[in-house]
Amino acid sequence: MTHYSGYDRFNIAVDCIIFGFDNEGLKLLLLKRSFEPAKGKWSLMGGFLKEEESLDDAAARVLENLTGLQNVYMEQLAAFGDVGRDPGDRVISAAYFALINIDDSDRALVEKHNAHWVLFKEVPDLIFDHNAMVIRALKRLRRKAATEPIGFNLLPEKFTLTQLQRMYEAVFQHELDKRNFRKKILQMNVLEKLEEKDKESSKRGAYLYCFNEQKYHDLISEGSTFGI
Amino acid sequence: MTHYSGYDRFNIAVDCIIFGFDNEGLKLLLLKRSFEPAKGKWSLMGGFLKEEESLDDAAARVLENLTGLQNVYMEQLAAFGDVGRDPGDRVISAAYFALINIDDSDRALVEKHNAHWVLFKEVPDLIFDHNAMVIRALKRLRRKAATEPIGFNLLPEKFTLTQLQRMYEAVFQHELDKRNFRKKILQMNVLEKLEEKDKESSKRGAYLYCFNEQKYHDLISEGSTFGI
DNA sequence: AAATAGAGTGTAAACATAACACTTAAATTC
DNA sequence: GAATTTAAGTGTTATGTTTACACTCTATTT
Repeated sequence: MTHYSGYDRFNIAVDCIIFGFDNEGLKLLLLKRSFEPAKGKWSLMGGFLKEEESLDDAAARVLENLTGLQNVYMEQLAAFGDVGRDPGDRVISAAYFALINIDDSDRALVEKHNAHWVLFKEVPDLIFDHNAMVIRALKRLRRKAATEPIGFNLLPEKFTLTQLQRMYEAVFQHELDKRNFRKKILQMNVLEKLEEKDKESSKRGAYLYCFNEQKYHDLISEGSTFGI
Repeated sequence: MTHYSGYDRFNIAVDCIIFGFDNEGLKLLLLKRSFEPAKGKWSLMGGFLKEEESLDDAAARVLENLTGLQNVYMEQLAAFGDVGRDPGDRVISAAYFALINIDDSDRALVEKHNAHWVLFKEVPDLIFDHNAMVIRALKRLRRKAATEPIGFNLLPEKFTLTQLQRMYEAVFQHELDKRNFRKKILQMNVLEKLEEKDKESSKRGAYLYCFNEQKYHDLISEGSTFGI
């Protein structure tokens, strides 16, 4: 028994803008739609909300279905509710964006869904209002990555300062000065310098670092803020 | 005929966080709920989405019902979708915030809805997750007001620099330096200084200004940004 | 032993932000 | 009509932040 009988009811979808990063740059996980309408067209991963789950839960479920990953950094972007946005039927979509480390995702599962990592700069025409969602997600990512330590979610647990810098350069789409970048990130004192070195990308080897949640909280509680 | 039969369908609400400003400070337009559940409790103004309207249209309709105002600055905050958020039934709510000039609102209409302007600092316990919406709305307002010229929507067309400063102080909840504030806002060259003076608040009188959209666009196109 | 390739490091100039106090104009009061 | 009141209006200096910039180091490969 409901208190709100007599009002229109709607299908609700969640769509996921899934960001990844590797040497080539910032990428999105997109798929070719396997059902009508718009079968065969490029699309974001999506799914319909179920009665017993929250929007956040639905987004996490949809993301896990595609990538096999749990406990991923996700954030709701906005709800998209234009009348004609989905020609299949009236659907309100809550768009979420996720930041993942590409290497963590389940390759087999991704392939099974006919999904592909596409360089952000090369994102094709997507169905419905998905391109608009993607553009807004990037804006949000840029703003948040500049003021909160969320970019680390795009990297492996351990990373070099050069990798970290490349990640931010890919997100902001402009180059950063190496010395200024290192000064800034190290002065905030949120990174832990490890004994280990990464030998992949240079002969000399570069020290590995990891983000330290505790140090970040200390920074905040002394009244400072994170900022790149 | 739908392509998406078999999926759960939901009631969708829009809830409006309506900001206003006057000499006393930043205020919210809240109402005492006139229907079950939670009848008599403080609440945001809300309404249910209709089949033939977009989310944005629904929010504008709900706001107009309460205030009589059209073409108001409104922005979607987020969709709130926790399972138990509304004990009346499962409802997904898209929260919108609006910035209006209190004096423009239709007093009779506001009273008819049993709505009241409440100082932000004195906002009572609200139903459901409405307090959470309000807190997020203020955060968003603060961030956006600091980087985009949206604060003017809280003021009358013509305003003095002191009024403008008071408005920003109310939004940010901290005092600003008069000389620095004036230097900054005038240097951006987005205000038009009028011949008229306001004689209400001082014996000497203070020049009135208005925000000039064209000047703002010029500022942006020369690569600068708005910022307080 | 020489060459290579990326890692790692400091300073100075330019710019932006923050702190600060008195004079002016008009109305009101005595 | 002189004195008082009230908010409006106005610049400069110190401090902090951001930007620009080039060479040495280390380990591997040739």
